[in-house]
Parts: sequence; C-alpha cells; structure tokens
Amino acid sequence: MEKNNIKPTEGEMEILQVLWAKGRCTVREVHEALDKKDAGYTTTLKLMQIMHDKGMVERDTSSKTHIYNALISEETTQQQLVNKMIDNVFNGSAARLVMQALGNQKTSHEEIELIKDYLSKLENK
Amino acid sequence: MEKNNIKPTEGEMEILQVLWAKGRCTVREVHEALDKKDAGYTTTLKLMQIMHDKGMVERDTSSKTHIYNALISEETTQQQLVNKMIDNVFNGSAARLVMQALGNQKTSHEEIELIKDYLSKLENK
DNA sequence: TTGTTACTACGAATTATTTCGTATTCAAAT
DNA sequence: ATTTGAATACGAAATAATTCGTAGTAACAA
Repeated sequence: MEKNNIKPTEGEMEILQVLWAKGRCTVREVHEALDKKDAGYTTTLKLMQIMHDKGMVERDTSSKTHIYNALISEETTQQQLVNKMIDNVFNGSAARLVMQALGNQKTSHEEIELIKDYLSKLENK
Repeated sequence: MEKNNIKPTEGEMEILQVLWAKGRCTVREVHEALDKKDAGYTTTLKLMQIMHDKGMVERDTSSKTHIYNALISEETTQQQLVNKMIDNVFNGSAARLVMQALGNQKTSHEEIELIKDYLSKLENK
C-alpha cells in the first residue's frame, strides 16, 4: 500500500505547475509566475509552506531566501487526477473523456496525428 | 455572456452522476445509489437542496416526497471540467491529457478503434 | 551603526463545503 | 383519533482551503 493520497488543492496545483515548468524556485518567482495574482505574496508563501508540511515540496533553507522544489512528480499527479476524473465525471470510460477532450478543444492537426500514432502503438503491444 | 460559472463541488458531482444516470429521482433514491454512503441521509438532502438553490436541479414538490431532476447537462458539465483540467493540469495541451488518460487505463481494443474513427472524422471536417 | 528592504513564520479571519441534529409536517396504519 | 414512520426545512457545528496582517530577522547599503 503506497502513500497515494496526494490530492493537491486547486491553489496547490497552480504552484506545482510553476515548479514543474521552471524547476527550483523562490517563493517570489512562483508568485510572479502565477497568472492570476489575485492574492498577495504572503498567501503564496503560506501555501508553499503548507505544501512543505505535506511533503509535496522540499526546500533549501541554507540561505535566507528559500528555494523550493516539487517532490511529487508531474506525471504521477496528472495520472491520479485524470483517473479520478474518469471515475467521477465519465463513469469510468476513458474513451468518453478522450472524445470530450478532443471534440470541443480546437486541437491541431499535428496533435491529432500524434495521438493516432500513440494509439497504434498501444494496439501493437 | 452566458451564466457559465457552474462549478459543481465534489459532493454535487456525485449526486449529478446519479441524476444523469437514472433521471428523475427522490432524495432517498439518490442517497441509496451513492456508493460511499459515508454520510447520513440528511446530508444528501441538504446537498440537493443547496443544488436547487443554485439552479443545478429542479424539483417537483407536488407530492410530499419531492422529485429531483438535473438542470445542467452532463455534456456541458463534462466539457467544462475537462477544459479546466486541460488548463490547470496539462498546460493547455489536450493531446497530453488524452495520452495520459489512455496510457494508464486499460482501454479495450474496441475503445481504441472507436477513438481512431473519431479522430479521422475530426480531421476530415 | 543604523535604516531600509525583502524575506520567513505563523496566528487568525474569511470563505467554501460537508455534515448532522432537531423541529415539523404529512400520510398511512392501527 | 392516535401513533408511527418517512419526509422536508433549516440552523449550526465541523472541516477544509484561502487569504491576510503583523512580528521578527537577515542582508545590505548609507
């Protein structure tokens, strides 16, 4: 039984996005990177401290300005959230999620090709 | 500008699932149908009343036992949630969500064929 | 040394969500 | 008629998540 109850909140997801994209970051860097800076700096700080308590991120406190780094992997987290959505929202059918995802979004031709290749690979294994 | 800020909570989603699957239902029917009956009957009741306040469901109160019915469509709701997830979790790439969804779930051969057909249709329009 | 600035720590207010207890009402059975 | 059972209404507690204010501290420049 693994410790797999990591369920980032919405606010935590925003921060994880930044950490995954940019790697090691200070709180300020994360805060600046957040699109919707609807909240103040200390809010971002507090959130990241909570994430640290939860073990989602690690931090280097050797200098005054701490450096944060994601500890949970992007892939694993995405997988968990997708599986949860398939379950909660699409009654367990991955295919229905896929079609819903592709139907509405304007997906580029290249992306579609990419997916078809991927599907072929899936079939042949 | 439409009124499109419907963001069902997790609890609300569970109830909507039931209503979408079974159509018009009493509170008791919904409550029984909920897998994880971790909460009592009045919790389900209260939740459905709140959903009514929010305009997510309608209800027929002509008899003592009220009959509830979903007002927001399954498709629209799924679409919103998927789009949100593409944004929040997959940095805007629908293709990455799709692959993640298919990679891990054991998707049947038929489902994959279905999706490939769907993609072909998408391309030819 | 003394300010000034940017940072962390952290308690607490605010808001959202879930949960339950209790009062009340209606209907059906006794 | 009275009791009993199942339903609704609704306030309020419990829990979760976000937000902010303020205090303290380190670094660095004047």
